[in-house]
Amino acid sequence: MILIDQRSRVPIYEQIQENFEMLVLTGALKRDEQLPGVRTLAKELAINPNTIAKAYQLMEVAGIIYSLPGRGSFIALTADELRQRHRPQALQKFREVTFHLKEVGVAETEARAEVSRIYASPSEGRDKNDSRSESDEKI
Amino acid sequence: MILIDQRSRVPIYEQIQENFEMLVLTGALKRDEQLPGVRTLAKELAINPNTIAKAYQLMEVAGIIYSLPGRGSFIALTADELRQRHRPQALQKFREVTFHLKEVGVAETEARAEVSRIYASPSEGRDKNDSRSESDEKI
Amino acid sequence: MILIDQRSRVPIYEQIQENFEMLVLTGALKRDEQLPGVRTLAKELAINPNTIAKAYQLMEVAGIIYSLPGRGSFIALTADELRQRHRPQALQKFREVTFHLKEVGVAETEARAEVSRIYASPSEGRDKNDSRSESDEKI
Amino acid sequence: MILIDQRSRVPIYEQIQENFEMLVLTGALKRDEQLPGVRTLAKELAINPNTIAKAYQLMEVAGIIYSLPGRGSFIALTADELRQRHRPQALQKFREVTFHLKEVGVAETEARAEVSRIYASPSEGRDKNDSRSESDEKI
DNA sequence: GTGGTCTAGACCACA
DNA sequence: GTGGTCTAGACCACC
Repeated sequence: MILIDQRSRVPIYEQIQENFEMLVLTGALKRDEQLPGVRTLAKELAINPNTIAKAYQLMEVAGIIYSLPGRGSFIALTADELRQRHRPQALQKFREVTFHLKEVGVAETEARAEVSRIYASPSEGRDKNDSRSESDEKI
Repeated sequence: MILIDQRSRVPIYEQIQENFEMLVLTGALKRDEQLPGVRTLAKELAINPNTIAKAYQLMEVAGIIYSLPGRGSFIALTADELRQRHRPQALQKFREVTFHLKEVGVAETEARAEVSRIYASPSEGRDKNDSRSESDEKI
Repeated sequence: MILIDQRSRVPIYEQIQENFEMLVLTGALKRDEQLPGVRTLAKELAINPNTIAKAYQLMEVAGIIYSLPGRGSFIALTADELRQRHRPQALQKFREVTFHLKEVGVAETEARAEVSRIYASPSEGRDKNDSRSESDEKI
Repeated sequence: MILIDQRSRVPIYEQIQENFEMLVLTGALKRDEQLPGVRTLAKELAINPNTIAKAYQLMEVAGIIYSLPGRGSFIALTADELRQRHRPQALQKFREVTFHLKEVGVAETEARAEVSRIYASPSEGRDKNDSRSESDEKI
């Protein structure tokens, strides 16, 4: 269910958060559903329990989950709420990247074509966390 | 000329590289033009010369500048060449971010509107290095 | 294990890289095996940790190792992959040097005799499972 | 007559020496022939006279030229003498590179074929001083 | 514990 | 003057 790229440069605890967020966004996890325990998940992913704990803690302060001591951790919000929350940052990032696209000489028509193509395609596929792409690009 | 955000998460030497890339893209620096010396720039930015040197070496292996010990450092390519080089990565990044936008529930019309807005605005060197924005990912 | 010539003109961090490449070529280090920590090796070689770190970073951008902050550094490729990668440059260098040999008046028979002599001598620590050596696949 | 690659990593004064050695080896300059004056050559190559002077000084201590104060600098040896002098180092280098070739998995037959090919081709062409070949090879 | 970054100050070769 | 290398010591994020 949860995929961690050990070789990725993004911290494992962030990858875990992203994974759970994705599970919520895709409807695989709903509000008040329980997450696996820290030790369980740590064993399953062969990852240091401290790292899992840090991820859970991070998600809790981010308001994505809530923890009931002695009971476990649970999803704190619905897919829609999560979407609402991500929108401003997603838009901001989109603006930056679009600006860079322009800067780099990509025509507006080409940019719009890309947008159309992506919105037309079926929502599927996890990608990102591109560990060690030879060309260490930025933005 | 060059702006560094000491508090940013992105290393100073990468910020320096981004700054010089921007100067090339905007035409402020042309091929074979000389960069300020390591010590000069270090003093100007109030940054340790070692860090500047690291940035220069980084840019050299990236093929953006070439350094002649005893002579100085010089731009290695034209704005167009730099654009060509950045395009694939910029497009890839754009696709990822657009995908995320869709995922987060932003309508295609809204996305296209953003694109139009950005392409309509006058091209001027805006800087980034968004210190602590939630989306930390770079490569 | 690792030998550094402090008085050599070639930088220490390159010597370290050469040493590790040799260890991979001879089969002493295999893919995904862990390298000594920066501080450990620094103490062992009586060299500043910064220099070791620089060597490791160099090897990482060269694709020879990968580093996971907080976990350690690991060999990124097999002996065969490293051989494949070195072949073109080794051949190019060989051509240059042979050309110079001719230029300097060494007879072809003498050159061929040297080749025979070197290929006849024991190669020292070749590993087994190196399968087909002439393959032209992958990097 | 003399070609300097300003972008090369090998010092200019060494390039100058190599150039003059080549001129001797090819017979373009004979023993006791005069070299251009420091200032003349400096102007011709658009290079700092100090650098030319350093090159001449280097060649003098190497016994390749001799200087008569107030008269100029002159070739000190014949092509054959120069060849004799270069042979040991050329052979040594050849051995190293051949060893590396073997190490990297190139078959002996292939090495011999390269030797034959180079000895068969007409002696021509200056190469080397491979300024900024992306792959900064060693050995 | 690990690697990544930065500072401070030094020495070298090259032009 | 330039860039290249190294040392010493520090702080950080990550596991």
